[in-house]
Amino acid sequence: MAGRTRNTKSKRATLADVAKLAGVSAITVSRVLNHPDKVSDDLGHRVREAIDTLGYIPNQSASSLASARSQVIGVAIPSLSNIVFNDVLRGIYDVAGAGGYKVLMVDTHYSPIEEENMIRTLLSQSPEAMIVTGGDQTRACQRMLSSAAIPVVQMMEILEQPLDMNIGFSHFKAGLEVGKKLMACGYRRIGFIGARMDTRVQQRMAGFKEALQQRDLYHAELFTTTPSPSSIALGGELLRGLLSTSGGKLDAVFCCNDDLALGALFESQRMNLNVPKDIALCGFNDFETSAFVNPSLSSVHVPRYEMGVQAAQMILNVLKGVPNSEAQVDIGFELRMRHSTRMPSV
Amino acid sequence: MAGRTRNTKSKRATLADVAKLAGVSAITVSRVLNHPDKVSDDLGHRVREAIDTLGYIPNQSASSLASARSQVIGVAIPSLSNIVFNDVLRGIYDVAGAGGYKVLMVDTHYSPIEEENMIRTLLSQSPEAMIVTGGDQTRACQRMLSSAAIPVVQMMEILEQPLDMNIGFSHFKAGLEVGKKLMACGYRRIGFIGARMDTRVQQRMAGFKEALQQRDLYHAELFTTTPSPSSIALGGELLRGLLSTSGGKLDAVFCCNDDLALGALFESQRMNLNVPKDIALCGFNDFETSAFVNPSLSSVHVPRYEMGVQAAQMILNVLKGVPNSEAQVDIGFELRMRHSTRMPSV
DNA sequence: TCTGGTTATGATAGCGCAAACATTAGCGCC
DNA sequence: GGCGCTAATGTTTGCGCTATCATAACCAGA
Repeated sequence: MAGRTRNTKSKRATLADVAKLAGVSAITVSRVLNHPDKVSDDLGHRVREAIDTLGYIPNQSASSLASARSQVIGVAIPSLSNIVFNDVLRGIYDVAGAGGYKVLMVDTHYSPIEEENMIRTLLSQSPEAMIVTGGDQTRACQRMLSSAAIPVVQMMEILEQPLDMNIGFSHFKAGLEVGKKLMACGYRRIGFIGARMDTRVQQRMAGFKEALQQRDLYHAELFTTTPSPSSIALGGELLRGLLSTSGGKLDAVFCCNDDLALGALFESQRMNLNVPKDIALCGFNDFETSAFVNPSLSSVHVPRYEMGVQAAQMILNVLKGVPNSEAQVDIGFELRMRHSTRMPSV
Repeated sequence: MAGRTRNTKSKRATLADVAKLAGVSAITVSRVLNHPDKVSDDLGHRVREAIDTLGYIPNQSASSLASARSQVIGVAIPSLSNIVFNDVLRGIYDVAGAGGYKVLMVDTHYSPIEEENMIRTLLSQSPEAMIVTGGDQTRACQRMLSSAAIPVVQMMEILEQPLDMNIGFSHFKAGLEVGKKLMACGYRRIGFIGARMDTRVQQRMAGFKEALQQRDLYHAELFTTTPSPSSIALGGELLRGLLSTSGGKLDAVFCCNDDLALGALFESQRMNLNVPKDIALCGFNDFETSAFVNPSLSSVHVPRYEMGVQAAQMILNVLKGVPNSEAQVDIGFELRMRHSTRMPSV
């Protein structure tokens, strides 16, 4: 079969076929599928039998066209490699699926240009709602989303001017809190390593820098960033780089995510540096690994699955006509200090 | 906007609207979009301007209905939480996207019943091809897939009787090799911990057991399994359980995946057991973490991204009319022995 | 018996697009 | 100068379904 060049169209059964076999009109078959309560048990039975016999599967394109409802929710995320979005997606799929919606997901590869194209593609499927990541869409993209006149949720971060609905948390505040906490732990030569440097990472860094500056502990030479995508390997490299340029005078490092942090942790171990005595590490996102690795990794916990669930829930509410109490939801975050940092000296 | 109950349909622009504005017929607009080479530059320009002015986005439902081509590839995976499928998906998305296809993905939650329902849903979107996981679809599901008369790839494992095309590797052989290797390293009291126990994990275990039996080293009491989903936490628990029931007489453990293996590794460390001296560990899937953790984790490397890429490529080939040389591809695996096991005593 | 309502079913039209089949203009060529 | 060709554009039709309106059957109440 693999050598076959094109599928031989054996003419999928249609509503009309089912109707003929059951001896009813097409619309009755449609009703059996979409409004079963409006059909008598007798006919309903006959129709369902005919459906089984023919192996009838409705043509959703025709249905969408005729009813102007696609049962599709479009989702745009910046990356499929980043586990963070996996959890969010899972929440969206669980809720959307349970609500009878399909999810059409696209990966924008962190590029607003690509995002614009992919969202155009998504919109051509006439989704009934859209969930997109962050707020740095191109102007054209925002215009498309607005004129689509469907509910839109921007997720992952709190935005000043959401297009419509918004769920997330403040990455700036999170960075700020990490900074304050590390200083409270008594660290003074505090560094930062960041990768990818998308808007959310930039905000984390900005908040962190702000905290250090407030107590005059910001040292530009201790901040390293790269546009490369994050990985465990990269975390090790960046830490090594930072250690060498800072002349070893470094007592704590905030890593912009747990990939980098774990990489830094493993690299520290290979360099025989004791974490947290020689160097303290704090990550972001709180992967499952972070809680179990030795020493366990301090990190910022974010309710990702829950965020996906709520984003989808907000959408479903609007689609069902139930108003949401809030158009913007701050889902918060939680600093989880573990053994890769010492206890605050309070 | 969030309080709004339903979207006010501001009537999306249609082909006809664009045509009227550009002063051409509808089919010309259609051609500008789908066969630009068949339209004069002059008209092409005018039409594209009209499209921009109106912010026209084609209605894919109408297009699918009229052309009998949906540009959709359906994908069914058993779990979104399992990182393994993330990589495969990424490969599929990258290739399908580049080929101009959308991917409609569903999560079957490891349930053939749910899989059947979700595949029915997928088929109602008239996908031009399907990629599904493994071979344990229900009979009804297999019938649906066959009568859809579209290319189908079953992935993740090598099947005896594929529905159509197939890409994967032999989990049995992989388990067998792990068993042989551990014995070659000199281990004699060898255990197994497994979770979820889907068909692929069962095959890994069967192969592993086979290897041990061949040299009379299989001890049923050293094999622990649970239907619970894998996690790092669970890996620790299962190891603990195995150690207590085996009375500590255990020198190596094959974990059915790297989640469990990392959990077992971290738990060993917390119990002050030296890996690999007190206990050797081997995982499966080879996550990035496994190569960097200390001690680094022996594991079975599987080209997941590549598998997704090739699955999608096989599909695209058929859709383009290019025959695939093989309907079944064994993409193989590779044992990567690291420091969580000692070197073979050769 | 008739009225007015409800319930169950059917007939018709049209959603937006592209396939298939015209039509027209323009060209080279003998 | 007419033939046959190609390239560029248009007309018609129908994909499979559901919204809408019509119809038919039935029943309660006066």
